Amino acid sequence: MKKSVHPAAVSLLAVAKEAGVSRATASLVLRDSPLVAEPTRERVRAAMARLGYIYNRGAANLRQNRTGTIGLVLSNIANPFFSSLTAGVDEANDASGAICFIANSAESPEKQSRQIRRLREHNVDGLIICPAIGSDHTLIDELRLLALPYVQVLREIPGSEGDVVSVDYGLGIEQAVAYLVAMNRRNIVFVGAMETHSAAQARVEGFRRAIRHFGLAEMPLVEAMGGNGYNESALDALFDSGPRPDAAICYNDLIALTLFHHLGRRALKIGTDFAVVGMDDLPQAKAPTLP
Amino acid sequence: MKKSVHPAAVSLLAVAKEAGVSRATASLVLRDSPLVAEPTRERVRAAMARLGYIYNRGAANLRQNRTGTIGLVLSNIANPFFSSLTAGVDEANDASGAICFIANSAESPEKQSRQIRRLREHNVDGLIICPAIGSDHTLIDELRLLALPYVQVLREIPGSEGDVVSVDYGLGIEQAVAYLVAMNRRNIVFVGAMETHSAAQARVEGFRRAIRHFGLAEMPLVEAMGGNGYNESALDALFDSGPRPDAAICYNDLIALTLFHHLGRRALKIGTDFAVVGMDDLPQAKAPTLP
DNA sequence: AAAGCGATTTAGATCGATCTAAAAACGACG
DNA sequence: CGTCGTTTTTAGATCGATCTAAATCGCTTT
Repeated sequence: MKKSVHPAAVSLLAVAKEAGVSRATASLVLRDSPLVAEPTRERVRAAMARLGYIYNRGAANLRQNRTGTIGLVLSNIANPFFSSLTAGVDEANDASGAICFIANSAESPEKQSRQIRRLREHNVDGLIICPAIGSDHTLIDELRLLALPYVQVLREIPGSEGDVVSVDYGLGIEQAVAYLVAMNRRNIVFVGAMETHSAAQARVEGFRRAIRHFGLAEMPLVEAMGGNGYNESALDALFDSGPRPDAAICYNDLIALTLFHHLGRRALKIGTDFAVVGMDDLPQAKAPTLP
Repeated sequence: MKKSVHPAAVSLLAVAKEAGVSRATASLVLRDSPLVAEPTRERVRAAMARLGYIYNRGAANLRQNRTGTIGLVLSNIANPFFSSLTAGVDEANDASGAICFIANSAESPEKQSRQIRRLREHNVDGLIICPAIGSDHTLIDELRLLALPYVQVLREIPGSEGDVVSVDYGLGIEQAVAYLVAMNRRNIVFVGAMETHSAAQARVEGFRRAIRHFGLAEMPLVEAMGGNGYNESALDALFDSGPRPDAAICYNDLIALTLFHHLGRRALKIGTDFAVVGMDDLPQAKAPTLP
């Protein structure tokens, strides 16, 4: 008589016995191989149902040397922009049968490296990564050393050669400037500038290009501060001296939302006194607009 | 001469050979067992470094029958509220060495069930789940059948007995009403009502309790519509007939943001003409408030 | 009846770790 | 020097699937 805490998980061997076939045949049925005869297939299927068999992917993975798992390494899970990204990845996975590990680097290259190693130990088939601010080529070296296939999203380590899925931020900003110019705005200020990663650089560069192209007033950039904020006193200074800004292009929608706050205090009516353009198209950003 | 696509991954056996010990000893070193003599431990460590050994958790998991992985099943990844939740879980995991699979049920019980089975096949140690709208006791039955330990978050299947981590939504709403009453608001309307899941019911019940308790005007609830919206014409009807509402409590912050839109159209000044209370404390919700 | 051939089925090795139970090494001691 | 008690090391089984190479079955063909 054997003691058993758990009801001794049903393995493929148990199924095979129950169906009166070998482990190998049962395995073939699992994988819908055309090699098995129809009656046999049904017998095995019935046995699986009877015993409540649960496929053990872990065991299969060990043998097959792939896992059907992907690591999703994000620089800041809390940013709602990434929520949509994650939802999209999940949808694709649901169709293909893969599944994601999620990991937050929280903009720390050290944590990022720790997470990557952990994912590697779990034998993920590959990585989708938005590199943390401050990541450099050592990230790429590490990925190569670990033999991890990867795709970068949104940001890009310079000279990394691998695949990148991103947004043409520069072009987007240029189009925004063009639109504002068409609305007769001339004194456009950029709010929330950074140079910390490729996606931020691309925006600033696009802005500078557009300003020059349209021959607009060159106003100082208002730098980003902390998570979703910007240097308010710098913006105040712009309002109180020199040519008054009449429009803003914001680094992203969160910055834009914060800017509303500021404009409210100055009693500027958004859309008429002052135009605001954000970036990301968050659903929430629609709320404060006027009809 | 053997052909090898990959450099034939270094296994523990290779490390053991390199260090001149047995597989068992090398394994003990991996797990920092006190059984190994210091010089041996160092020899093995050196061998690991020299060969670039990578721990294969998959193999270990098979033997140990646990994986150090958790399934995080969310009802709607796109809701920014869950971003914070995910970030918190990730932080705890980073400390404990665990890691999360992420899965989105997208408020579909069928997709939810599919995801749960997938997670089970990957041998997750347990589940953190926010049940999709429409989930009932069959969800609990399925989890039990699969022998999956679970914690429910934010929502709760009635009669589920398991652990739940949630928010006292009813109390929160009651406190909001009390606050509004203290600000001399009397005609408070609830915007975005639903009865589809426990967290929604709790809010509505809390609201009703508070209204009765303070003897306030009983105004019809404004129902939720679709993702983050509410029935606008119902709200319009309230404004145009009977006692005029002077405050709103919103189902959540996203509804509140949407409500600003509406109030702007009616040229109501928020905070003076009309008070708005949201729920969730999203950072973005701070943006449109006035100082 | 033996041979041949395609269709099925299977025994046994294998993936890379952990676990158990036992062996080996080492000192101390009588 | 043999015995005993630690301390350290190890051989071999094991987890549950997949893969390879070979065996077996059913029929037809000669």
